[in-house]
Amino acid sequence: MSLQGRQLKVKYAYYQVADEIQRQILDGSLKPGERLPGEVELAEMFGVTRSTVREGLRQLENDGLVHRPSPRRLEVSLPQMETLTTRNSRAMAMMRVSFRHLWQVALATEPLAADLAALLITEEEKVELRDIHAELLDSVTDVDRTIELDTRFHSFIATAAKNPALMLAREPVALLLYRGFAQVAPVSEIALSRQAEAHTHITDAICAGDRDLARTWGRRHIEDFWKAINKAGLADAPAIKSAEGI
Amino acid sequence: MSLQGRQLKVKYAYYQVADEIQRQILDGSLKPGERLPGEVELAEMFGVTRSTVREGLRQLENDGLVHRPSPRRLEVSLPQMETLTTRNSRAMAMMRVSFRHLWQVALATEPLAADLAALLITEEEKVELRDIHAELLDSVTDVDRTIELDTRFHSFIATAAKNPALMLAREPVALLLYRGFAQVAPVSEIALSRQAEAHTHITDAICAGDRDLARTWGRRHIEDFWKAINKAGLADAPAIKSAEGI
DNA sequence: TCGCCATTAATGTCTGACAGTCGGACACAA
DNA sequence: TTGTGTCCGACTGTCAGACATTAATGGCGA
Repeated sequence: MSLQGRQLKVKYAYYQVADEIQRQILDGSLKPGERLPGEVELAEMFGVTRSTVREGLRQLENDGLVHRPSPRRLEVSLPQMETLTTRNSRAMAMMRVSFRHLWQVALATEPLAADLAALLITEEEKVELRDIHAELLDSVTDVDRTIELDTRFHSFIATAAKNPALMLAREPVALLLYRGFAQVAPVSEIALSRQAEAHTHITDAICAGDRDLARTWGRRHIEDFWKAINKAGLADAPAIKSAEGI
Repeated sequence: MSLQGRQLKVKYAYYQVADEIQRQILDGSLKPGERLPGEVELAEMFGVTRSTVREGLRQLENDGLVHRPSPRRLEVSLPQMETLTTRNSRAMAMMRVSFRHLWQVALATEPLAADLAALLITEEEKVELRDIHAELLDSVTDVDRTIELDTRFHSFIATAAKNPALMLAREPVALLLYRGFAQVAPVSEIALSRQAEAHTHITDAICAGDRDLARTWGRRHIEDFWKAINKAGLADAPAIKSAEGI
């Protein structure tokens, strides 16, 4: 009995097409920005129908490996952070991730982001960070706006940290966590003022280039958030009930 | 100049089909495991052709929102961790993420995973963890096997931490980082023994439920890895040259 | 009741077609 | 030179219809 029964995966034609093109993109034969042939030509090249090619292309488009600036142009592209973030957030929402889960991760990533931002932020970014912070202070009346700006504030700090891996890891978590503020805010009025205070400290520390302080306040800020969540009794509640709107 | 030039998004039929089904999944009307009608029926429902439906379904399949156990069954499903991880890793590889980037994130996530694992690991998992560790100790001769097991070791710890958000955040990073061991190992012979030692400590700490110790060794382990990377002069090298094989 | 088999139905793929519109080119006017 | 009007060709998005293969299902026999 020497016959190896390797499970062979049945590969559909459209899948093979996608796979082959993807291979050439990933190994560098096709570079981002490069233009791809039309569907008819691709169909001829692979010896399949246009319908089949289309189904394959859909997958690549969906993966963000190719992209159509206009229906008439098909080019290789780098996956966009936003696309990835959205998908990941959505997946977490469907998995019924709890505030506890999100918080645990945020407690690891957010101080790191603040730390690195303090190290690497540019002068232009300092200005923009202060702008966002100022706008945030003005938005106390509107919860939705506060959430949007809060998310943006932290996201911007992560951008300033200039680490794509960190971005990818934290964005989906942050998106869901800060959104939870809507459920927390009504329960704890002090949350708002404490949050504003923390934001100020974080902003100052980052702009001053004080990594330790930035990290410390980043941590404190997230810890505060946890207290509010706990007070609201939401620790083990799914961060999002239905995943709609992501 | 008061004319508002809002960029209007043209929505193609296949996109609308995908969007509509996705909406129903995300808002909970369609639950994971539920079976969907066939393509013909869907085409009738939406008033489009089967080809159009197919292109839409491809997107949902790709997102992991629907899934075909066999070509004949189409059902709603939860996105699989592995699918998400692969996509994210691939994206990072294409972004030319450096070892420094990966390491910074890992330094935040891996100790956390060890910490939580120490808190939440089950008896069965303890056995499996020890198994993996033992197997890892035996694999010193084969670098590829070592990498595979090392990745699995850390991944398993994250599993034991029972936090999907953490999994999603760390897996893609870990996949690329530990793979880099192949480039590091030849340069630093002591790396192997130190690594084995750290693994032992981590395993023991987790099984003993000592969170602090688990975290400490988790951290030390990653810091060691950094030293090796640095020694090899790879700190700012892209973790993967071409993204092939992901 | 349980297991096997044939029928049915749905998928994967193909052929062919058509309208809309985008890209590019060219000429002309400001 | 720069922008506008016009035209042609090319390619996409969508449609209609068709066929072979194969998996699900129900009926049959044990």
